[in-house]
Amino acid sequence: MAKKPDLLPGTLDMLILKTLTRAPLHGYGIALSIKRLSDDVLTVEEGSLYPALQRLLLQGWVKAEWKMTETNRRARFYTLTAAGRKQLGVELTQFEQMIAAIGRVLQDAQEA
Amino acid sequence: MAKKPDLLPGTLDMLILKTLTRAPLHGYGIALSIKRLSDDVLTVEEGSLYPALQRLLLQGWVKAEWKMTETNRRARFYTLTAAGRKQLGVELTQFEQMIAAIGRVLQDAQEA
DNA sequence: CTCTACCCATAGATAATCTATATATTCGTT
DNA sequence: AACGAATATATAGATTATCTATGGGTAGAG
Repeated sequence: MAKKPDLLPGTLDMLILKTLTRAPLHGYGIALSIKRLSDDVLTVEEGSLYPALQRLLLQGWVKAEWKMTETNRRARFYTLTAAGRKQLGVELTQFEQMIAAIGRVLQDAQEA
Repeated sequence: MAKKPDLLPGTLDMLILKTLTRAPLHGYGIALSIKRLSDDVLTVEEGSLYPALQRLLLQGWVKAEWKMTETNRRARFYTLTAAGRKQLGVELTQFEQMIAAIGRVLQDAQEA
């Protein structure tokens, strides 16, 4: 009984960076956004989310700032940096390349 | 400097199972097949391949048999079992669902 | 005044992959 | 005969990403 994972390992950083191209957002909001846009297929657990955001901060791909939300709560808003935007491009390219490659393997294996 | 991975984590079992739908094959041959069909984008390292095959054996998704190759070398040939074929279906479905979900996130984040 | 939704964060476990190493055989070339 | 390249299997150990579980705290609704 294979338990299905909440996401495809290796794609979380890309999803976060991409989400931040819309607008600066706090962690909780990022998780909600990904969940909703994916129709509940992708769930970003808190234990994956916050370490990921730390990684992105350390790499300089996002920067953070404490602010108040519309609902009057304190939250840490993350903004994409120039380096982050560049990194997103790299990750998108690699991802698409991999998906295409996997597609070729899955297709060709059917024929023959 | 993000080093690009050799594969998308979580997809190796699926790729192996799918490769075996063509014909029984030995480990080395499976790795070569995936590498070639993917135009060298996907590389299955030995340290990933053999543990993966052990997993698949333990789960009963493949069975193994020692034989001689066309080039007169002893090798362990793996064959897909009925359970393995079923499992492949599950993994393909989940994978496609995830890819579609990721696609929705990547698309919607552009708009707005 | 209690419950739910909102919000952050970390420690520890689990799992998958990679790096490095070891062994062995066949075949072609020197 | 010696050597190297390609073929073939396998494991130990490190690394990394994710999940589970836990802890803290605030705002607003009922």
